[in-house]
Parts: sequence; C-alpha cells; structure tokens
Amino acid sequence: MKTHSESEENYIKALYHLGGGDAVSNGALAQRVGAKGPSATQAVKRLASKGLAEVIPYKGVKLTSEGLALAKHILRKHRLWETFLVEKLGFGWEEVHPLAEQLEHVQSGELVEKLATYLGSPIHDPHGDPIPQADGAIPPTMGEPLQQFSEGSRLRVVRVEDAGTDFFNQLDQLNISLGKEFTLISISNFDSSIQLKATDGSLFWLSHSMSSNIYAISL
Amino acid sequence: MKTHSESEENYIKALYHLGGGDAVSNGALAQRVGAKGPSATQAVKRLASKGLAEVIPYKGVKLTSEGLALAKHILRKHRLWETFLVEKLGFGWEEVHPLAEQLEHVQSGELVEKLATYLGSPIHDPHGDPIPQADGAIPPTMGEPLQQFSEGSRLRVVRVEDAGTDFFNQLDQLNISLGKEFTLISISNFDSSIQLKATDGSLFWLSHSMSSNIYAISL
DNA sequence: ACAAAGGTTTAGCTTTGCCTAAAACTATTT
DNA sequence: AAATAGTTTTAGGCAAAGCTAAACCTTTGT
Repeated sequence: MKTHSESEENYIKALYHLGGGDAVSNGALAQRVGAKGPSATQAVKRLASKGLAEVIPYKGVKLTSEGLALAKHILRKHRLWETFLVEKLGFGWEEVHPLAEQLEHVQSGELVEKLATYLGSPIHDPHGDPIPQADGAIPPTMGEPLQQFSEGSRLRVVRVEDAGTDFFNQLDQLNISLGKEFTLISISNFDSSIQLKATDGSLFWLSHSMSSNIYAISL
Repeated sequence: MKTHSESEENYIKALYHLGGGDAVSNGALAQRVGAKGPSATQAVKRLASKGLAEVIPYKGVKLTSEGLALAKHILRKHRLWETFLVEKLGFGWEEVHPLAEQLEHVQSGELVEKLATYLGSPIHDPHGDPIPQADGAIPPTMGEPLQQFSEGSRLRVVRVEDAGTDFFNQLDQLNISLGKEFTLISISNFDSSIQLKATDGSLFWLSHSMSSNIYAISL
C-alpha cells in the first residue's frame, strides 16, 4: 500500500467532504484545508500525479475512484478514533475532533480493524455520523433537522452537526445527547425557534441555529 | 506548550536513548535516527536554538533539562500506547513498536493522561520497560539477565529487550511471556546456554543470545 | 611530532508544502 | 461585444529536513 503525507490526506479529506465524487473549486478546497489558493493548486497537481484526483484547470478537481476509496478509509479512521475517545476514554463529544485529526493519519490497516473490533464494529460515531465500513460501504446518514417534524411529534435525537464547541456546550447544558427522546411542542412562526418537551416533562426552547444542527427520527 | 515536529521528537528520543542526560556523538545520533551525519548536525542546531539541547561542536550533544523532560514525556506516550495496543487491542508484543512510534507523536496532554487512567496507570509496558510518570519520575528498571542467576534459582520473567521480531517469535514458541516463572536448571560452561524448567515441568534450552535479552527476578 | 585516518561540519542541491504578487483565464454586466 | 470583477494559475520565495561532496577538526600511530 502506497503511503501519503498528512498534507495529501488532508486535501483528500477536504475534496471528499466538499464534493464526494464531484468536482470542487480551487477556492473552496483551499479554504477548507486552511491554505491559500496557490497551495491548493499545487497540492491537487501532486494528487493528480499520484492518480488520486483529476484536475481540469480553471474548472475544478475531483477525486478518482482510488482517491475516493482513500478518503473513505481516512474518514473511517477518523470516526473510529472519535468513538474510541468518547466511549473508552471519556472525552466530551466537543473535544474529540482535533485529536481524531491527528490519530487518523496513523498508518496501519491492522490497527484500524482491531480498533473497530474493539469498539464493537460501530456504524455511527459519537455525533451520529456514519462510519465508512472496511469495504467502503457507507451506512445511512440518519435523521432530519427538527424543523422537518410536525408539532406533537415524538422524536429521538440521532445526529448532531459539528458546529463548534459552543454549540456542544449548549447541547450539554440543555441535556441533549444522542438517543434522547423529546416531543416537539411547537415551532414559532416568528423566528422558527422550537419548543421541546423532555421525557422528564421539562419544556424548553431551541433557537433556529441550534435546532437546524440537530437531527432526529420520528418514533 | 510549544509544539515540535516529528523529526525533532525523533532526535530528542534518540538523544535520550543513547545518552540519557549525557553527551552523544553526532555519528551515533545520526545512525540511531537513520539519517546521515550532516542531517544530524543540522537537526541538533535546530534543537539547540529551541533550548532543547546543548551542542559543543566536534565534541557532542546533550539534552538540556527541558529536552530531557520532553524525551521522558515522549517515551511515556510511546509506552502507554504500546500497553494499549497489547492489552486492549490484542496486538502481539513484537508488533507494537512501529505503531507506537506513530502514535507517540500525537499532541495532547489530556489524551495521554486519560489513556494512562484508562489503562490503570501502569508503570511498566508490555516488554517490562518502565513507563515514565506524568511528573517525570521513572519507575525502576526490573530484572537481571538470566545469566546472573545461579543454578536451581526460582525466577520470574519481568522484562525482555526489544531484539526484533524473530526474537519475539521465538519467545512465543517457547511460551515465555512476562510474569511466567521458571527454575534455572543449569548454565552450560561451553556456550553459556541455559536450561530452564517451566511450571508444567517441561525442560528446554535457551541460547546465550536468547537468554541475554530476557530479564528476571528471583522468587 | 607529524601524517594518515576517522569523524564532524560546511556548502550547496532536492523535495514538500506553504506563502505573496503578478499574470491569465472565466464570467458577468452593460 | 467589451470591460470589469472574480477566480485560478504561474512565478518566485522561504523553511524544514533530507542528501552528497568537500573542507575541517581530532585522534592516533609511527
């Protein structure tokens, strides 16, 4: 198995995040990896020369099937490590992303699979995001944003967007976590904020910016 | 906390391994990190400029107290990860070194300490080597090579040198692992090979090259 | 004591990966 | 259809970290 630099892996991840298998603009890519335009241009050339991406100058870049497979593998590692950090080491879900970014670059197929087994072959990470499987299959992405449900629905939180530390802290304050169940009481016509009732009977409001990052399924 | 490149950390590790706090020759250092002389010269200059090492040209390099503390911290991470890989993920003790070399570079004080706690704050790694503690204290290095014991001694294996995959495989074949107890039956005057008796009564011989890498305590 | 041998440092080149400034292309607007 | 605004690429630098070849110390042997 060929080996790739961390920088290359970061560009691969960014391409996957932004476009999946579709073309991505140079600017978007640069912004995502936190670099300037010319760095991205140069980086995608390197990727192209390794057969991981296909570039059409001035038009965009997209991952080849090989690049796509690599992206999924990196994402698999990332989400498995996040799961480990939360489930086994007791980290909060807001802390694990930067650590997983480092751990995901560790190179060893055997390690990934042993880790997966150790964690019970999970298919979703601590944020509810699907963990790509060893064969490249991607489990379904769960849930709809709370806005999608009608008043009176019983629902279970199954996924949250990684919207930054403050968002996670607010979730913790509100005692919202994956698997929790609520009843959607009402949606404001004025500012789209949402009123929920917890199983303990407590009532509270969520701003639109909060609720749009929270995904649930209907019970 | 300042951050260091992986290369820098590798040189720090090498300096610690070769000299502890004492001076090390450029050649030895270069060989240990797998680089050529000039690369080492350059590297130690970088370390010196960061206050991690002290260089006397043509004479040698040694770690400063700050460099020493960093070295211990890296070694702590390395040995904790090795412990994790063996105890939790079920890797064989011959496989873990290269993986730990990657994992040890992950930067997060909180991660190290959570990992240590998760593993039960071990003071020795799967090879019996001492794990530097968070405060920099180094637990005692256990055991004496088998040659040191007299015929008839009851002893317990507490540490093995990392002498390569073949060595570990042979240990596994002989069913020798840390904590196992043996009686030293005899030491050959001819080639210093050693005859041991296991607790199940089985008898076997160890070559000098095997036994000199196996450390035990007397019971 | 001096010269050869051996180890160390300097000099200069390579690659990766980032940057800024300038040139080139695309797209939009009149 | 042309000009302008916006994006992308090229050109040219810089730092880290490696290398080889050449110059420079230190040590050692006669």
